[in-house]
Amino acid sequence: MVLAKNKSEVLTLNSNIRSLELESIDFFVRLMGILGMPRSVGEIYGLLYFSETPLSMDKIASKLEISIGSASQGLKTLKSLKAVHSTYIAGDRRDHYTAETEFRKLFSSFINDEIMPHLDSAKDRISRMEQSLSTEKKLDEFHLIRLEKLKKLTKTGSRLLPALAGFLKI
Amino acid sequence: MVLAKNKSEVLTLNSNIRSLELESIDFFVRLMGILGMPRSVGEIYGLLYFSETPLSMDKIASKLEISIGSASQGLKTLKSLKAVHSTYIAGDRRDHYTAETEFRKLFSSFINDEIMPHLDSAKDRISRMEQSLSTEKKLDEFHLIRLEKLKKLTKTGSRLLPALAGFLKI
DNA sequence: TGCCAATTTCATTTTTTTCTGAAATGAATG
DNA sequence: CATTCATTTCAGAAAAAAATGAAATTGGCA
Repeated sequence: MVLAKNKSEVLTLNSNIRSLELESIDFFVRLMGILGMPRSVGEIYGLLYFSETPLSMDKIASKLEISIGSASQGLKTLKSLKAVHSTYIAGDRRDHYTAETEFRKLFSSFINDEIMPHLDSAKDRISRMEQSLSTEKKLDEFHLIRLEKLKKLTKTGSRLLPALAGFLKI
Repeated sequence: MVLAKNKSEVLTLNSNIRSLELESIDFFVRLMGILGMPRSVGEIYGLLYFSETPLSMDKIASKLEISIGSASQGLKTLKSLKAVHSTYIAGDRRDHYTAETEFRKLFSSFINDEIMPHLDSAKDRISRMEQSLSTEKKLDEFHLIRLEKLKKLTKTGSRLLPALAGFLKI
């Protein structure tokens, strides 16, 4: 059986999502939502988080009733964040996925992949502001102070965030 | 003059957004974007950040070429985050706005308004998971450990984030 | 109090994001 | 090396989020 073909099979598959899984999915959909991740990403992670056995992509898709396209995209995102790992299962061609449960790791790669690039480009933008400030002859205290604050903000961010990830014990 | 009525006036207004303002707007649109705020919110804050004089809502809307509806909504959001203050200007009925530039304050109210409510509801969700776990008789080590990790995650979050806001010197 | 400018609200439109489904690609097996 | 199953990709559909614009509301002032 690859995909459910009739109603009773669908029901069987759906009934595999029990209240614990539902709460877990809800939990991670919201958490990922805060971090700007699409619903499907939270759903997949939430499902895997309480799964004792690794799950194949098509099982994930059918349990969550999402398309395999979504499942593929969602897993791609989760892989890039190192939030899931694929496991080898003997005698099965398919990849099987488990959730990475060390949140410190997830947090760390989220910061590196999603936040740091923004902070880097913010620094370029600040350089251009300094440029504008000198060419537009607005070198008054007001503008200089505001610009200094921005520099301090980005510097604090790019120092604190990676440090935080190392410091966490979760 | 309330709103620009003809082409030359529009051009005059637009030319008030100079390269420094443009970079500032760009900067804050992206920063706010990371925090899940709509474009207009970042635009308004970015404009006010480098404005020496407080600006009225209609001036903000015309400079940014956004509707007054957007400006009103954006300012409402920024007010709720204490990211802008309204200033009284003698002989002018309109409210005039300035940017709060102590990022520690903004960060603090962002955590309190946008993150903490999620962490609170996460705790309820974890309670329900414990409920499910006992009624579904899945009280095995695997599920108990995962649940403990979630508890630790939310506890760490709800302790660390507010502490962080107090600790920051920006 | 009544007027009018300023602001808010909200139904509708526009834009952006996410999901779907099918075709293309890849990869293991006989 | 051909077949078949698994996965990725991507154009279009659907859903969600944000912006608009006009009507409703507010609040200061004569």
